[in-house]
Amino acid sequence: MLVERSTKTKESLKMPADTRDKILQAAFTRLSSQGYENTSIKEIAEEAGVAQGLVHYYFKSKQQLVLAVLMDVCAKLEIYGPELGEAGALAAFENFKSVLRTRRDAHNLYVELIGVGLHDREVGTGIRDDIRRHRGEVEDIARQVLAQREVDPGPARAIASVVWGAILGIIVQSLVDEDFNSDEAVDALAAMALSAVYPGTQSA
Amino acid sequence: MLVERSTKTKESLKMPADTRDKILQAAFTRLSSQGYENTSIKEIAEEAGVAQGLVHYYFKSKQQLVLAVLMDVCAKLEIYGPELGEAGALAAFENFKSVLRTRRDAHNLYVELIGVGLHDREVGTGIRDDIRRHRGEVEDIARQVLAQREVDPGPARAIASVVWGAILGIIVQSLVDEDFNSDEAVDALAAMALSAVYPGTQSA
DNA sequence: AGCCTGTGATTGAATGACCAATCAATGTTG
DNA sequence: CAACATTGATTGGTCATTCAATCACAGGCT
Repeated sequence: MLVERSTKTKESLKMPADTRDKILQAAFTRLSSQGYENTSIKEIAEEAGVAQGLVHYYFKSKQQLVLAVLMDVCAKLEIYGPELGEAGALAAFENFKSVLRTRRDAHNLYVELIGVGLHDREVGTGIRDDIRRHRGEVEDIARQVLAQREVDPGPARAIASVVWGAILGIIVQSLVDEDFNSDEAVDALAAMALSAVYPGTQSA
Repeated sequence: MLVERSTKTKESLKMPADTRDKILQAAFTRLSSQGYENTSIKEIAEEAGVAQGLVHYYFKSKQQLVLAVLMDVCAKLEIYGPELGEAGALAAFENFKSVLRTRRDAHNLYVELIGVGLHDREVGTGIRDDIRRHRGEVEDIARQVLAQREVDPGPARAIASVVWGAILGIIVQSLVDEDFNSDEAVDALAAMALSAVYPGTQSA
């Protein structure tokens, strides 16, 4: 059933995957510019150029559609490069600075969905898992840096919580405030993350 | 007109200020537990025990009501104590740890409204100004600490962006993820904020 | 004191609009 | 001719906002 489609690559046959993608793309466009509650299934269908009912044919509910959009977007939002350790961290911070400018739409959607997820269990668990994944990626980098310095890797998780949190906070500020200087903030975050002295296994 | 009311403390007479407060309180209760879009004016009126029309008598629109709730809540959310400098910073971080536990409802509302504000100009400017104010308070503390150490106060603004951002990020993580260890995160943030070496300064 | 009256407070029904989800019908294709 | 893809009208509901009508009271007037 599902596998057939990947075996055939002819363009003459119906390609529901294309339709699904069209809907996903249209949903992202509308959702990121208008917000979750201001975007109706009807609008998304219009943007995609399909009938309203077709959206519910591919996605059982609005929440499911939105989660699919989120997954789709996040898959394309990799900010971590190949370098390891401190160099990798610095590269990631540099990359983040440019992503802040180029992916406002995705960040808009992300931040809004966090708000939606607070009161919608379906969206909420999706967001939670996504946050955990991102924080985990930051934690990996933190662990590398600590290992490189041959110090206790214990605080890696806490550091990741703070760094990922600060990243989100900087995203929010740059979305909300036109005058926010995000480069300056990211540089300060990099300095704080890489030069701080953390309490070892014995807490302060 | 307005002064008369404060001169008389009899309970027999009409006290519109009380009614307004009742509506504000009811709105906070519902909004923080159900979210902006899942809360209708009708529900808020019921929670407050007044007629639906009365809500629009005191607040011209749902957005205005929500902003009034936000202002009301923020006015009661002071986490900065009287101490100055590094001691003040540490006290604020400690206080933040307990506020994280006790004011989940207010934080729920705050985070949701950030999302709403992204696509609603009226709410958006309210949120932006609020964020600026809070970041400004953090900046004041940062400036005190830098002054106390007799180093360049230049990075104070950038530090405040990061610290306030991290605070928001930690709030979000603690709201979204049951298993999030917020104390650990706040301690790490305090360590990063107070022990980091910033560009343009020599270490302490 | 007792009546009068205007103004602000309060009510609840009515308005006009919108929406997610369903479904029976139609199109398409292997 | 089945099975999948697509349509768009329908359903059953919700919502913010408006409005005409009622209520409570304060302060002037007799």
